[in-house]
Amino acid sequence: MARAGGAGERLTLAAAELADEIGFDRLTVSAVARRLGVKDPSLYAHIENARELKARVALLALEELADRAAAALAGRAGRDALVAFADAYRGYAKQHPGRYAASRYELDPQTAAASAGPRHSEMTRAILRGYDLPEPDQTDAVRFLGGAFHGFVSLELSGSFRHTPREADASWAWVLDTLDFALRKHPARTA
Amino acid sequence: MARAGGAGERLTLAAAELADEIGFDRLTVSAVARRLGVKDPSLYAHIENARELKARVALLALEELADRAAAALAGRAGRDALVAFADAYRGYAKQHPGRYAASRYELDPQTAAASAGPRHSEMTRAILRGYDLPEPDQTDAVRFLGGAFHGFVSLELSGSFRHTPREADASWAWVLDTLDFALRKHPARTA
DNA sequence: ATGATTTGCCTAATTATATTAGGACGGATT
DNA sequence: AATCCGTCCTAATATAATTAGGCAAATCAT
Repeated sequence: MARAGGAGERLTLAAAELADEIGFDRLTVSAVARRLGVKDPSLYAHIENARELKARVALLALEELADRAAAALAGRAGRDALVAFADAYRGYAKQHPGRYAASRYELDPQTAAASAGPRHSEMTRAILRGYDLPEPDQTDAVRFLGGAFHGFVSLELSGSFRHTPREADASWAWVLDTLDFALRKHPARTA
Repeated sequence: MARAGGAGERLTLAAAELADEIGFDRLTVSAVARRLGVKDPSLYAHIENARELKARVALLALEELADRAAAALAGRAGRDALVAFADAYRGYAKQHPGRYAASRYELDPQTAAASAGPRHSEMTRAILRGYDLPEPDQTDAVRFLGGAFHGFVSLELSGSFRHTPREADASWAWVLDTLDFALRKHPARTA
């Protein structure tokens, strides 16, 4: 449905920008129409419904995020790869909070499978190659890393860290250091 | 505003149950009114607006979660405490997905400060007593654990793990084991 | 060129939700 | 009995989602 370069793309872009400005949860068809200077119903020539609008932003975010992560990973391995990947992730979330939130929007299975979502776990697996983990530990580690990155970024974005003086950057470095250590030294369990 | 045992409580309960059933993001004043068998405007005698309705559910969730976590922590220390706490957290999320989502709802600073939110970080700090971490590592570790727990649960709930056969329970156990190891063996950096 | 098609919009209208204003009603209080 | 208070209601407005049906400029095919 989304033809590259077409009006559908402009629509998605406008929605993504809007999401970054007002928050993904407040993204509405009306608001996007307003921003584009057209009437609400006009958008239905390009999207099925509000859900698709959100899904489009989600897909865009997943791709952009995957692209950045891939670039960060290029030529790196081990700890370097881990840090670069994680930083790309966190950097994107801070720069595009609305899009980042969108990337967690629940897509229907088919759409999700065709999205850049799988690339994310593949890249995480690629990072783990530098840590020599046997299956199923590797799968557990993929989930661990994905959860740790997302959880930290999510808490930081929601302001959970503002109550304590400690710099989020410093904690982030500590976390990455700890993750690297854990993956490097933790004995495989293969349970 | 919320008087214990009053109608306000029933309202909050109804909203929480509804959130668990249809998802926190779909919680509306209308839906709650419908469930209570009253007209929409009637609810405004009890709440300020839709935002307060959500905030009420968030506060309830934070309290219930803190209570469970506290119970899980009672009499435990070290690894046992870590696992019990984490399981309480994950168990609540699976049992009450709507409430759990509500617990991440952004409250205004004052409300957040008066909520059970602080208890959560205090309890996490309590767990870390068993790991002998100096500040500011302890603060970093609190953020690490909070993020890791939330991130994993969040990904699991959103179905991110369904694509891979590996049991979520097994990965969870691996994660907790790894966290315990990292906190126990990781040299303090105090950076 | 030119009629057919496509594309992108629009107006009108419906439904659901959020919210305000103002009033009715029963029980509790003085 | 006069007054409050808590709870609910009807009426009304604004915003958002969405459908139906129509208009015009751009594009294509012949």
